[in-house]
Amino acid sequence: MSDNDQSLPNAAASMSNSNCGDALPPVGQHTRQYETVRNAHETELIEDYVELIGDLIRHRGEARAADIANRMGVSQATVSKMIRRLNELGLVTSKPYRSLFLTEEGQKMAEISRTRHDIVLHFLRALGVNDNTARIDAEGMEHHVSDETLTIMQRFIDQHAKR
Amino acid sequence: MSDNDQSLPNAAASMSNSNCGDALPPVGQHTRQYETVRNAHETELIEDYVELIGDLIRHRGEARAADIANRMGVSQATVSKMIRRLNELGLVTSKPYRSLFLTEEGQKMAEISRTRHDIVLHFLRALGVNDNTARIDAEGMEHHVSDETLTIMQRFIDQHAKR
DNA sequence: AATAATTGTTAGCCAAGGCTAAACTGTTTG
DNA sequence: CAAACAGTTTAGCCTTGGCTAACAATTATT
Ligand SMILES: [Mn+2]
Ligand SMILES: [Mn+2]
Ligand SMILES: [Mn+2]
Ligand SMILES: [Mn+2]
Repeated sequence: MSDNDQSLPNAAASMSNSNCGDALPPVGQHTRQYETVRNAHETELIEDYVELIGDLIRHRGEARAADIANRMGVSQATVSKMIRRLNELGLVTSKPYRSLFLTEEGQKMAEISRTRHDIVLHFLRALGVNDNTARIDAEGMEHHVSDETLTIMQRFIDQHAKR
Repeated sequence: MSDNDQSLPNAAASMSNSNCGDALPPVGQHTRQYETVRNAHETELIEDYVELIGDLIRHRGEARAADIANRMGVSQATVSKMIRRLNELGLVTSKPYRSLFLTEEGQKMAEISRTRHDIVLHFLRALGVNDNTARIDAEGMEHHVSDETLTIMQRFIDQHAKR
């Protein structure tokens, strides 16, 4: 079933420069790449919400829907709907018209996310990326960085902190 | 309108360690972070499709829907629908039941995406990340890396290539 | 050439994550 | 204390990106 690997006659050409690229990875590996990204996308937004809620509580004493909407650049209706979802997922508790609290599990996720986010951000800065750009890039990259890479980033930060 | 910055009475606590984190960025900047990520997510999948189609043509001589579905780990129906969209966007041309071709614009996008993907991949490897992990991380990270960061990554690669 | 297998398309379903408009609640203030 | 205002929720709409099942076209086998 379509492990179709016989290169066609017109597969040649393209010897112009050394630009043959990296050759396609084996199908199974390739599929796992895309799958991993799809999985990350399912949890991304949730992580950002939970992380933001944690940050608001930490820095401002409470997390209100309006502040979340404001920070995320999204309508309050969108936030309200999302909060219901976070509730169903057991990540936050909320009474109607009151501010939010993270559950145990929510706090755990918030901390993990924040730690990861910080490592990516500090890594980019250590690399020499401008702070504003680093913040923007980190916001997206954080969800696609494996533990292995994270460890290496941390090491890099440490090595560039001394002097 | 909710530039609400008066810290509440209970905002104190949390002097346990030096763990106060990085202080929230100004609202405008924070909003731009999330917006940038949302925008990236709109084009991500399209870029991956176009890039893959380009790679298939380059390495195998043609891009068939079945191969795309196979590589992406997704149903043929999903691919078929996506191809219609790519068509409407003017990125590919296709006759029913035949293999795909990239338009001028599609080729341009494919090349940009591939270049970016390669830089991120090579950067991760240069950093010391295991090849398999690097491939997985790169597949997601590539869509969230600014030109500025990309340039710095390229410099890093070059510096670590010589010896 | 007829049949079988593979490949591609279509229809219809679903969840996520946006939006606006309208209703409702809570708080501030005249 | 009654309005007015600010914050929250709900209802209903839309697009994206998955899926399965049924059907259609092409290609391969006998
Ligand atoms: Mn984050
Ligand atoms: Mn993020
Ligand atoms: Mn890619
Ligand atoms: Mn990708």
